[in-house]
Parts: sequence; C-alpha cells; structure tokens
Amino acid sequence: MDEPQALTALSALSQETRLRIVRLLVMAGPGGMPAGSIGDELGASSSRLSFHLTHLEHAGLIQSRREGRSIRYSAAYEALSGLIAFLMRDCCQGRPETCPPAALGNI
Amino acid sequence: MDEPQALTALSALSQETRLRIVRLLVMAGPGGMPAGSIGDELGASSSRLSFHLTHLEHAGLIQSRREGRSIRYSAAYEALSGLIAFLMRDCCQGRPETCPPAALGNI
DNA sequence: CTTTCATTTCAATGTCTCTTGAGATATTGA
DNA sequence: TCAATATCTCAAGAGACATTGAAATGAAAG
Repeated sequence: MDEPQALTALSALSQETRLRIVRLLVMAGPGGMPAGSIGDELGASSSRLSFHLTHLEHAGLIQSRREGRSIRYSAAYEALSGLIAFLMRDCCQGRPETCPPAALGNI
Repeated sequence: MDEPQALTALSALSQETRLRIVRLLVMAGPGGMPAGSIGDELGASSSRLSFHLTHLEHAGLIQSRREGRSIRYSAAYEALSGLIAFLMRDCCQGRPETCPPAALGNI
C-alpha cells in the first residue's frame, strides 16, 4: 500500500454509510453479504447503496461476485490490513523501546 | 472509540497534507516535532499548516505543547490504535477459524 | 518595553462530494 | 417471450472542504 492508495481508502472510509458497509462486511466474514441485505440493514435506497458500494470497490476495500439475481459483496481484508500497516510504518523510526503503540499492545 | 469518533478521525486522515503530517509524527516518535519543522518538511505555508494541525488536533489524532517560541506536535498513538481496533472489531463474528486478517498476520 | 519570531484568524474562491428520483440494465422463472 | 426481481446509471442541486494571501495575535528575547 502506497500513499495514493491509502488516501483513496481513507477517503472511502470517511463517510458514514461506507464505514457502516465495511464494518458490516468485516463482521460478516469472508462469505460477505448480498447487496440487498446490506441495504436492508442500513436503510439505504438502492441508488445510494450502489453509489457507495461502487466507491468502496474502486477503492479496493470490498469485492463483489454475482450470485444468481443478486450480487454478493465481501470485505477485502488484505487492503484493510495493508492500510493499517501503512499508517504505522516506520513508527518511532524503528526504535521499539520508545514506541508507545508497541507498548500499548492493543492494535 | 465509537463510530462518530472514527468518522472524525478517518475524515481527518483522508487528506494528503494531514496524512503526511500524521505519518511524519508517527515516525518522529513520542517526542514529536515543532510546527515549523513540519511545515519545512512538507513545504506547506503557515496558514495551511495551521489549518490542518488544528483539524488533526480537534480530531484527537495529534496533541501539542508550547516549547519556547514554537509549538511541538506529537502523534496521539492511543487514538490511532483505537481507530484500528474499531475497524477490525467483531471481525468475522468472532470466529477466528474463518478470519482472514488473523490468518494473514500482518496487521 | 519593544522587537522579533511563530502561529493563528479571516474572507473569498474554486472544487469536490452526497443525495435524490427517474430510468436503464441484467438475470431468473413462469 | 413476458414479468418480476435486483442492481446500476445518470443528471441536477445543495452542501462541505481546501487553498490563498493579508492581517492579527501571542509569546519570548534583548
């Protein structure tokens, strides 16, 4: 993950509906959920939901596959962990003894 | 960290200058950096830098303390790890056997 | 106390983003 | 094929955000 990718991912996540979609899919696990179920859960109109799902997929945070009539979306776990790694990269210039996040141990 | 806090933090991070500031401070370690040095490093004007530093501080991602003539900023590591924990909370409904991020092990 | 340095405030401008509603597209089953 | 279901596309309007440059504030040093 490089800076432009991280910015795209963070922009995508910094919106209420999209953050809820991603968290829903993270909780759902690798199997994901059909678009319709996501919309029901979030109370979003079909066009609004489609707009945000497309946005998230372009950002690489989710992926989709057609399944019969509906389309099933799932979290892109590697992109999420890549984003997290990017945020903490080179933390404290590699000196773990003065590195608070390592000491906190709750990442 | 709750959803409104996470949204505030993600919005703050989803901007090039602010993401660079945070990464610079994460790399700098707990000691942080004076505002002027951050501006020099990023090539940002004083008003632009001040705008983004204020934004980040309001979002809880950085903190400041006066030091002589200048103001020293440092990363709020707890807020960052809290944000990361929020993103991955309840991952895969707590079933680690089907949990890709746990398997990837690179968070 | 005055000068100097560091940072902040302010208003104006241009740009980007979200939502809405109507219509289009694709897939399945009768 | 026809109808039903599920999702996507599009354009327009309202709102939010980043940048700029000039001026103002605040703290510290001489």
